[in-house]
Amino acid sequence: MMELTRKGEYAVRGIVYLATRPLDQVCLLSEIASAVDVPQTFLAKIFQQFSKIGLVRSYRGTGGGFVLGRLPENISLLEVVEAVEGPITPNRCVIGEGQCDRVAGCNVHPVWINVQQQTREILANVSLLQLAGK
Amino acid sequence: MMELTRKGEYAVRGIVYLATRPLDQVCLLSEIASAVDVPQTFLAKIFQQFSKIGLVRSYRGTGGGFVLGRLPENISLLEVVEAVEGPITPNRCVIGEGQCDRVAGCNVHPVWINVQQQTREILANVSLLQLAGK
DNA sequence: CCTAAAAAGACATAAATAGTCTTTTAGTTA
DNA sequence: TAACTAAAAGACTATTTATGTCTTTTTAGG
Repeated sequence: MMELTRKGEYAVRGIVYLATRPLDQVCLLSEIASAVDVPQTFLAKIFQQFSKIGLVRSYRGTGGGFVLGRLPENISLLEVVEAVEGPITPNRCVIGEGQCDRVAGCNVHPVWINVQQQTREILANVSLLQLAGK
Repeated sequence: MMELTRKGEYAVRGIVYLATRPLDQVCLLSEIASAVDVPQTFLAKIFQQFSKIGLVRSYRGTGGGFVLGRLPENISLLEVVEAVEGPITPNRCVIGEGQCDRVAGCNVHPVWINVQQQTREILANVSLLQLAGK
């Protein structure tokens, strides 16, 4: 339970690596993939997701590659994780009413809300800058 | 991510229901299953796991069924969840060294440890008594 | 010995995970 | 402009996990 998938793990590794590189320098996917030991084709999918929401910026063709979309101090671990894993929802019924038919008298519900909030807060307070150790 | 499986959901619902019942009274699995709307055969597996670690006590044959293994105030949500979902490990490498070859210079690691501890603490501080609303 | 009820284990199906492969699009350079 | 480079996009596959079901066995009571 509560386990990050490989996809999430790869995502973090990949973008943290990118954050360790010079920010003005376009970085090849192949370089990232081999540096963090992730299948390149798989990492490609992950970076496409990053790109769509602006976490990274991509350039095609010769001299192409990836750079961070924002300064590493302005990208949180929460954003990275949720970008590929979806929202952090410890229990289905946290998503919203209607999913959980027992919301009314459900004493478990607020506990999961609590877990969700604590977790999000922890992840939101960690930036790529910190993770990159710079 | 961080989502409880159906098994975990059913487990909580089932044992919370049991906690709402008179403690000295043996409760049929069929009653629990229909009360919390879970397939009986599936719930059977879950309660077998509970039984093995003493969360519930089972009686076979006529007049058989289940009772809580301890007082509801002494059973935490954490125990219930971990009984069926396994230990709460947000990231594989939290499990132990050797799993994560990047432990040495890994700045992500302590963050997951933090998430794990916070989550466990929250769940550990909720008892079946509270959840049963008694 | 017949019935009740949980235990145990084999089996089945569906969904999610973890990829791969191929083709297309965009940009660079000779 | 042709050739090359690199990401984007989408189809496809394999493996694992989740979510059960079914059958047989064990234990207990009447």
